[in-house]
Amino acid sequence: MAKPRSEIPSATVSRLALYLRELQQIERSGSANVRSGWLAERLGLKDSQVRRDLSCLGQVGQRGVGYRVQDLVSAIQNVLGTDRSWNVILVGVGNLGRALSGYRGFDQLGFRLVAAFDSDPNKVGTKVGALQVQDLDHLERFAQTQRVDLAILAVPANAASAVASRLQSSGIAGILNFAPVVIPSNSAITVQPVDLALELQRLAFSVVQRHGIAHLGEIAIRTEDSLEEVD
Amino acid sequence: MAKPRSEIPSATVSRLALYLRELQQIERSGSANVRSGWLAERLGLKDSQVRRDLSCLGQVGQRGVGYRVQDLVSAIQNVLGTDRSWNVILVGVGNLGRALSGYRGFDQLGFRLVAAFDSDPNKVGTKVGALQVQDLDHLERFAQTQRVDLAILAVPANAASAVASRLQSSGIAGILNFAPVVIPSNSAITVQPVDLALELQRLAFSVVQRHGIAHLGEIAIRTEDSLEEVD
DNA sequence: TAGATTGTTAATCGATTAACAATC
DNA sequence: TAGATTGTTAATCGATTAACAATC
Repeated sequence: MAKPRSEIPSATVSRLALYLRELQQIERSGSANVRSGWLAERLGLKDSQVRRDLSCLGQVGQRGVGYRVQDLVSAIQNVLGTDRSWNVILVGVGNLGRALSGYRGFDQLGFRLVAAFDSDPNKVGTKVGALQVQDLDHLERFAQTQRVDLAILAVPANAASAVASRLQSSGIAGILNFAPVVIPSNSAITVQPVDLALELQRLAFSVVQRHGIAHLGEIAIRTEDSLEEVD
Repeated sequence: MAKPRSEIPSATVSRLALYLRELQQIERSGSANVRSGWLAERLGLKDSQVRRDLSCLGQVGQRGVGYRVQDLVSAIQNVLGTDRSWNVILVGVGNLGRALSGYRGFDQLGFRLVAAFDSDPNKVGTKVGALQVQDLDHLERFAQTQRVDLAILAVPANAASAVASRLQSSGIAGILNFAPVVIPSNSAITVQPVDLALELQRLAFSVVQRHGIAHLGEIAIRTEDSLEEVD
């Protein structure tokens, strides 16, 4: 029953969130049980990996039978912290910020957007979803009067560091950082970086790696020192 | 001179993109050289890791001196495939799609948005940046007449799989998938998933792990089976 | 040459996998 | 009991790190 939460490997944590997503879908489809092999197939993993990951939740399956979907869902939610609700603020109401605020799925995971801030006077006062954008200057005051757990940082790169340190001193526990800038994590504040350009680069790399470059039409061709050595 | 491109570990690939970002900043600031220790400090890594990563580019540094910034930039761009240009289409022009289309930084990495598609008649014909949104039905025709390398998939979850298989048969090499659904990668098509809800969950988890739950104000308290076992 | 920093080795650490005993 | 599937072990694989020889 003692959940060894602090021992869960980070690779497992990421997959637990994927399992959760899949399990909730299964739940809606009416099945009460799953087998590790079935989850594995759906997610492109090995069944032994699924079992190993799920064993981090404790003894949650039944040998010879499988796992009860509901049990898994609540166990994973408990471990990930999504059985609680999190108050989240949005800082930076540009294209990306606006998109994130409307992102379905945050809400059902327990993340509640409680305020949105921007420093642009043209944006202050406008609506983002049900919220009115506040001036960034009001950030600290807001954080004093309301509990704020997390911040989504979606400001331009050049503003990110300054805003991040303000967030830090206002007592927020974590930042989801979309700015292409390294915000240092420390014991007071946890930072989870998301770099969209980097994801596109990763994709481009794996395409080059698999298909070679020649595949890509009239793109600058340098087959002589790139394609041939691939074995 | 032979670049062992296919041997680069995936963890290194991700960091190479980070180095590139940092190096381009350094380049703008006028420095011609960097040391591994300096890059390491900026990115929160160990210097030995930086050197090991960069050694995947070949012999690119000078002992006793450091690395020439320009050399690194072009070597990394070459390896990542961003010294070429990539034709990218956007499928799904919702909030997220619109935000991504305006994302500064894609362009300077060589990713050119050449078309945008949506199945919603209300969106078809509207502008997204300089592009006019096309009907999703025109996808295949477009792919036949123009070279398309990559697709950004930003449609709702329930539409994602169907659109993905159309993309696949239209000969596109890679998909950056923002839909919370698993799209299988195979040798014909590479898929890079980006799950924004998952990133927020990861953040929540590491906050719980570091601070414990009690830190979070009046949130449902279950210290008895969660906080105490943390050593 | 003396000082500095890379490139690389060997050791450590962590994550994945196959296999199978435990048990429903 | 027979069949099935978990939970867990041990082996493998990959990534990180410290240390240092090579060399600018």
